[in-house]
Amino acid sequence: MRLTRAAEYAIRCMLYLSRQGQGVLTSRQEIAQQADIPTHFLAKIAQDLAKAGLIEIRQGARGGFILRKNPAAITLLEVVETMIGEISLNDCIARPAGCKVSYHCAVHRVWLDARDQLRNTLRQVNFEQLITDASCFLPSLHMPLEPKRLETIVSSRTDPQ
Amino acid sequence: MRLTRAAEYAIRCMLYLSRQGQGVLTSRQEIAQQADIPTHFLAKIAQDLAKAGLIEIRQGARGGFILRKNPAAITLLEVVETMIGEISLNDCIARPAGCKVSYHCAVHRVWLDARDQLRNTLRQVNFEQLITDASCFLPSLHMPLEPKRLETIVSSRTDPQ
DNA sequence: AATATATGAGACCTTATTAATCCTATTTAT
DNA sequence: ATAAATAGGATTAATAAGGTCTCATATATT
Repeated sequence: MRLTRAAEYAIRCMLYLSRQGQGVLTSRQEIAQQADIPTHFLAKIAQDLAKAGLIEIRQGARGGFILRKNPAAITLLEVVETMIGEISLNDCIARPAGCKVSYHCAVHRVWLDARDQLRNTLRQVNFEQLITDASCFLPSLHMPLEPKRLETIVSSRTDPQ
Repeated sequence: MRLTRAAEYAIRCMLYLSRQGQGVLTSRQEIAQQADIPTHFLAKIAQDLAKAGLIEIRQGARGGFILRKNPAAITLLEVVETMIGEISLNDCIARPAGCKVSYHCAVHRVWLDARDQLRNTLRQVNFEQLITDASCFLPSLHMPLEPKRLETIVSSRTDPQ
């Protein structure tokens, strides 16, 4: 798996829309500017997000994007996989046909497990949690926030290291 | 992070050498053939493995590669990161300088945690465990599971190629 | 010492993917 | 009707991956 720039932008876009709130219309220009995303690139990304049902796109004058779901109902995994497809850590998992021995390979199993673990982690994070303390925008641009700790967000998981 | 082909080949190579056993010399040709790795590509990969102290390379006639550590002491993480560098799931983590807001970004924290989790998972797997039941070679190609002794290898090297 | 064999190291090429941009069409508020 | 905004596909640019080639170097064998 590789988090592409498109995926990073998508996350930023969804974060911004989540801040605005479900159902609020925001112009592409504003999002692009505030979240530091190339405008044209954002247009393409938005199409994927719209296909996935995450946002609605309004054309025409006073057009823009609208968050269609409650931020709490949108997981990080959902947004990521909308952009890059189902996560898999290696080709052997993504295209088992290309691997002659995947069926009875111990390494294969490890990658499968690791992938599941990663997907579960990302699935446990939703955008309501993220906007509570996320500031993936320039400090000068984003609105004031209480500096809450993320530990509350990920506390259900075992702390690594 | 992206598991490149070079990393997959490196794992196969290390698996093969682990089967042979620590200290056993095996020719590059044999490994390449048995583990289905382009010979020249394997040469390049081996250099990285050697730099990391995982194998020793013998040049000259009857040259080849030798496993320098006990398979039980070699983790999957070690081999993977030798090939692709320290694992990180997105650029924001790998090159924080490029991300203007990484310090106080909740998403950033999630990626950090996910990365640590993944690295820990891969760190818990060693090559002794893997060879116990791994068969990442073609069933028809790979040899019996008992590791060869050095004498056996040297004396049976009369066959051409 | 000479020769054959095997790998070292890095340059080089080819292809694939990513990232971004451009242009024309379409939609919608006023 | 007009202006404002996005749609959607084509195109380009940059980067990285995967693999190959060549010459240099090391070593066993005779």
